[in-house]
Amino acid sequence: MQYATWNVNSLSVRLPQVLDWLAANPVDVLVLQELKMTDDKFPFDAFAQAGYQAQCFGQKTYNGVALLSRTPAADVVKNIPGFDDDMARVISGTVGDGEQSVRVVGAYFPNGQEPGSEKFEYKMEWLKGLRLWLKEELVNHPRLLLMGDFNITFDDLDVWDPEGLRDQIHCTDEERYHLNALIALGLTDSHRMFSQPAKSFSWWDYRDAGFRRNRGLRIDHILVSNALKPRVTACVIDKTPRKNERPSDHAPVVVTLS
DNA sequence: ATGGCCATCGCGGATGGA
Repeated sequence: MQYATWNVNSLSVRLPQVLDWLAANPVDVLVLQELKMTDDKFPFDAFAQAGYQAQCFGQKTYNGVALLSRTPAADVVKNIPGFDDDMARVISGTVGDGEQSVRVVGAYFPNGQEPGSEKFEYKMEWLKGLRLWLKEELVNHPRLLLMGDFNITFDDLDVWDPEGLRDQIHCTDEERYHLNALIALGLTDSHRMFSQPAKSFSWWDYRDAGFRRNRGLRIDHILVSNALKPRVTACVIDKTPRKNERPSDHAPVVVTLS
């Protein structure tokens, strides 16, 4: 079973690329972020023809997330219960049956803009809200994947220029505190369970030939719960779509479970 | 190098992203 996450930076623009990618990578589940469209515009038919059921949680202009799966997702929940939020950032659902079922949480974490800003404070509150809810969610669903655009790097290995970007957004101690607090709930960064290419990133700035020069960050993650950890056999960042014309600035990440 | 790019809304240029 394969589960993937991809920030597509506008599904309207990227739909052909998502369909191409699914044809080449027939994963079982794909969560999408930054749809930037309302639910009435969501391309349910195109995904159905590709063999995917879709649950979406859209928003005009900003944010928006979706959960695609080959089999229907059950008990779908939108956003973080207990955390009041007017932005569409989280969609969760249970995919599969019995012992093979997995609770999938697809999330688009706030950007935060700049340390000290109002948006940064919102990011901190959101991270706390996510953690409080996820603690309970893990009790109810021991087999859980938290995947998406976290907008946080774990450490220097995830940063193309650790010195130049020290204490900058995505790299601050405060953000990493919250990321490690999620890990402390009983989650593992599936990427680091395996040897990875040097300077593995999942996002590259559109400006200044960021991708060609591999000036990027690893901010898209798939965290696996303790119950699922023994079943993880691979975690790969697929840079192929970033080489397309008009690419998303993010690459998909794929985890394989036995 | 003061910034470079991309998407949205909407028709100019501000805002957000990361």
